Amino acid sequence: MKTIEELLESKNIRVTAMRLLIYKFLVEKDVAVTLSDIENAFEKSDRTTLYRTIKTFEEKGIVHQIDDGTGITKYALCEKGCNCEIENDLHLHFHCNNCNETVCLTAHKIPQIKVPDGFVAENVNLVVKGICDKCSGH
Amino acid sequence: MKTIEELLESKNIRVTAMRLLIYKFLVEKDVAVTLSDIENAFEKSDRTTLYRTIKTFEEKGIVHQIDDGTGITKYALCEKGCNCEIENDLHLHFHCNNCNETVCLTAHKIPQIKVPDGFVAENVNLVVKGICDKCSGH
DNA sequence: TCATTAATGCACTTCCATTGCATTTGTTTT
DNA sequence: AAAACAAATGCAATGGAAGTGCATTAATGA
Repeated sequence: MKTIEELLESKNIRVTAMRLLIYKFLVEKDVAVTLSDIENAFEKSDRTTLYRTIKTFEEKGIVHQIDDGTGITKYALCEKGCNCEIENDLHLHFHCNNCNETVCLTAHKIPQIKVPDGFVAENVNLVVKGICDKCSGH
Repeated sequence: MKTIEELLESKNIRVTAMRLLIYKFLVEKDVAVTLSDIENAFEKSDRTTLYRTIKTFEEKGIVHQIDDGTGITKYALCEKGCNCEIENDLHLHFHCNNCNETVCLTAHKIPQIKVPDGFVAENVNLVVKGICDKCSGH
């Protein structure tokens, strides 16, 4: 079990207090978060720092960006099965219309999508909307 | 073959000069367009009018909104097969990373997506990114 | 320790979506 | 046809989020 410090270092990310806090925050939340979510979690934080920290995490492949259709970019930690930095990010995301939270359904891979002749698919973004397990009550 | 006037009236949309122009513009473009695209097409237009016209079209079910991940909302005419006002909008969208255009692949229905127990799927948004037929050269 | 490089914080800009309100246009009623 | 009403339009302004420039601070390496 790696410490967070070791994890960051293994990805060539300098360890700073802010980065540790942000990483821990992402671990604790099991849902995708917006920049504002992080901002509100730390009163003393500066939006720019958060923004750039998340971008760094993204570039280094420990966070991926999610466009769930709400118009606000969300972010979530990449999990073991997530290879979004290497190939396409092939898991799907679920957005709850009730609690407004978005989760990664890492275990659910996106089926092969056929596109017409002449089209070359490089990447797929799939968001399912509906009611999540917590809100549906079972 | 209905005239545009008849079409609008059949959907309970008042016919105005601006609305006819916007509708014709959408027909001519075979790709999804942004508000700014429409704005630039008509020098004398006001952004608000376009915005509200598109919203009206959307409510009445002749236009649907597309979130292709570029961060800018796009719109396209609903076609015969498009039942987005009644049920889910089940066709997929293709965004070209080269020419930056987004098209509706109306003929390509989204396969059934399984979600974990407890989750209730109501709607699916699927955007494939890559190179479109025009840009791939065949 | 000093020099270098990266991270942070503040201020600011830009872009798009959206709303309020006054005006104009179109429709309906008498 | 005129008056009354409702909807469409245009202008101005707001709000939210993304992104950038620059000076300052902190961390690393020689």
